[in-house]
Amino acid sequence: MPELPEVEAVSSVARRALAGRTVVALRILRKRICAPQRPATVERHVAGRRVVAVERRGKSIEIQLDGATLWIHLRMTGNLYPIADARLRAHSVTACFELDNGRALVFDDPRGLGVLRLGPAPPAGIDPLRDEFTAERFVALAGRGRGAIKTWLLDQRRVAGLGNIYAAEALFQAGIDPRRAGATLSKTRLERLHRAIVAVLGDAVESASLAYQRPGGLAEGELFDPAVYGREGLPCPRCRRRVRRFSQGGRSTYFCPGCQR
DNA sequence: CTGCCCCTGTAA
DNA sequence: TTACAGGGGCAG
Repeated sequence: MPELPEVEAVSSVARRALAGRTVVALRILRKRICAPQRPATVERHVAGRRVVAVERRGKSIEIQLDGATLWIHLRMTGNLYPIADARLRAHSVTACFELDNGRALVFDDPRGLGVLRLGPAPPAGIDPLRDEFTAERFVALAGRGRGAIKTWLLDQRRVAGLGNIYAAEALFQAGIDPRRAGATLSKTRLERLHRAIVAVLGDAVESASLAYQRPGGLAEGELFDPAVYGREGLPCPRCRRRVRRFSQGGRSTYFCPGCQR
């Protein structure tokens, strides 16, 4: 489910639930999520500690405690939300933070691909929601890319936060063929892509934060109407040509062959 | 670069 | 039954 906008919203939810709280106990209900660290070790380091801060770093969420730090990655299907009673957690909950106010924050993850580990969140690239994401820096970085721009955008080490949906939407909005290498794109077109990334993510952050404030969180596919993502064979909203799909780096890329060159 | 893996759910 | 899923790490 989550790309940067959703992680930002989930991070806010976790921050509100954890602010000023002490974690009485952490229960890791699926061992793999902290591998290669041992569940008992992680639980012991967290238990009894006061929450100092919750921050998003790229697509990771870092929870700083008084004397320990842990980070969470939601991967495909992870979610964090508070519940009134730890005993009433859903079957798909992989970890549960029991709090000193009697409530709990759960890490719910049906596919179980998500991660929870001790230590600071791994280093991520420039955050496209922050001021540091300037057109100049983006042009300098992307202009060096030799591989396909879509794959390049998904690599979190340079620009951190774009995933499969918003990368496709930003490239559509900028009118750029996802197979092009960054190094072959003009400064003007890379600046256009920079603007598209900021616009696409900015819009999504707003709707994601609204959606996650409601009980039940986000409903599937309600965020926005993609122009190309998931629309193989359907007409492009701009030129009416059929949206095409192909595989890039093991995932689906959607694009309009008319608008994206 | 591609392909496979992690795991479960859902839809065709 | 197969294909696919908004992520990412790894091997070849």
